[in-house]
Amino acid sequence: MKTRGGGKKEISSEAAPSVRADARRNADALLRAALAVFTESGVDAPMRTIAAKAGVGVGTLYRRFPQRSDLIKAIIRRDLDAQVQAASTLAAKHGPGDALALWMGRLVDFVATKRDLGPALHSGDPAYQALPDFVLGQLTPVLRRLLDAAATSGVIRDDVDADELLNAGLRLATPVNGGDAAQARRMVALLTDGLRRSLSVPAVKE
Amino acid sequence: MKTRGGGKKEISSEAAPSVRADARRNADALLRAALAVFTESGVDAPMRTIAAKAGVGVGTLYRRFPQRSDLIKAIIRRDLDAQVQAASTLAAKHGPGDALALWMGRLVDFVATKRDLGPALHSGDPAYQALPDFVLGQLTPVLRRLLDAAATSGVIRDDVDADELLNAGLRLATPVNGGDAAQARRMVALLTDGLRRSLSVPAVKE
DNA sequence: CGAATATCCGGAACAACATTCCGTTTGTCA
DNA sequence: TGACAAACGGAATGTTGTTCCGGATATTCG
Repeated sequence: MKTRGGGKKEISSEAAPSVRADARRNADALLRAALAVFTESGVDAPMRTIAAKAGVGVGTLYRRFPQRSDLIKAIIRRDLDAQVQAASTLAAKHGPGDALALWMGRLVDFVATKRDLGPALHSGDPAYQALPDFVLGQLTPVLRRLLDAAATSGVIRDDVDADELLNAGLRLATPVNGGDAAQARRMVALLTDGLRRSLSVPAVKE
Repeated sequence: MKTRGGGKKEISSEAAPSVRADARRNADALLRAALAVFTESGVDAPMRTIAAKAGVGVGTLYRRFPQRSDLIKAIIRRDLDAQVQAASTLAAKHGPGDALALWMGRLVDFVATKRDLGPALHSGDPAYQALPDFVLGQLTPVLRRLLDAAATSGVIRDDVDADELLNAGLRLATPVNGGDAAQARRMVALLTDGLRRSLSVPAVKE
């Protein structure tokens, strides 16, 4: 990272065309505060608290991040990018089947690590509406490629949709109350196992 | 159902030792109103709205159902019981493997049918804290029996925990925004497929 | 360097809810 | 019917989301 000033490291990496210095400074402070507050008190923490911790008025907070989800989006951007990148890396180092399985397993690290990210993704709460669109929009194409490759090579069944699998994976990757990531990992692995070309789905009618 | 009075059908089936008549009447009205409001506006609907629809003051609502989750618990009790009963029925009519698969599939009908039940179960919101405990408490033992039977008979792997599987199933059973129950069904089936005694988990390290 | 001005800031103000509390009303029982 | 416990209702209080605008301040330009 090559930033001009020497002080604390910034969170928002992007350069700015013509933003006032204080504005940028405040945006960074807000992101830092939000991360801290979210981690300690969950993503539903009061906006006032975040603004206060950043030493800023709520007006400033709302101007920069009109929706709570904008704050979350900014915070997870890095990790989301990493998850996207991982697809290429894994595809290069492993066979199609393993690459897919490993990428799915990695979802746990992406979701389970950030407190409340999982619940927020699936809450249906309008305040977080933009989150699923954002995350799924980034990850679906990537997963689709892995999935197609694996299906084409014949190691997994070919009747599974990328959207659906991603949704399922993200749900399972969300740790239970108590934060047991290991359990989440096992469940995602179980799901992935179901992908491997099997005999057939038990077609029994109730 | 054998209730004394003839009027509208009651929701709370239980008999009462010595509750004032108006109290019971109000409790029923509240449950009916809550069901209607939840269905139309989601489980986050204002308490005032429910009280109003029941023709009752908020005080009465809070006295009878101190927590929002108490209202939900009362509403889903019937369906939860049905899900519990289904275990015995299925176990009697099908082999261990199919009984398990079918019961898991039935979770979708239990969860996906009641608007917002799924999200509420996994939200982590303290207001719903009691819900997971209640639902899991009822269903876990039942699933454990099905799971043990299937594992013993050798049709599925034996290293899966009932708690974990139930959690996973409930998550997948929750329909995506748009209420596609069919998709939920497919994902649960996929998970169930992963249970069938397979070659082995892909033990590749990243 | 010293205005001029486009930006940005702060926090009071308003609105929507959850939840509590207590004076009043109403069943129930003798 | 009268007395009393049980239940009711809704005003009152506290919390949080969100908006709005007078005031502060970087930046730019002469």
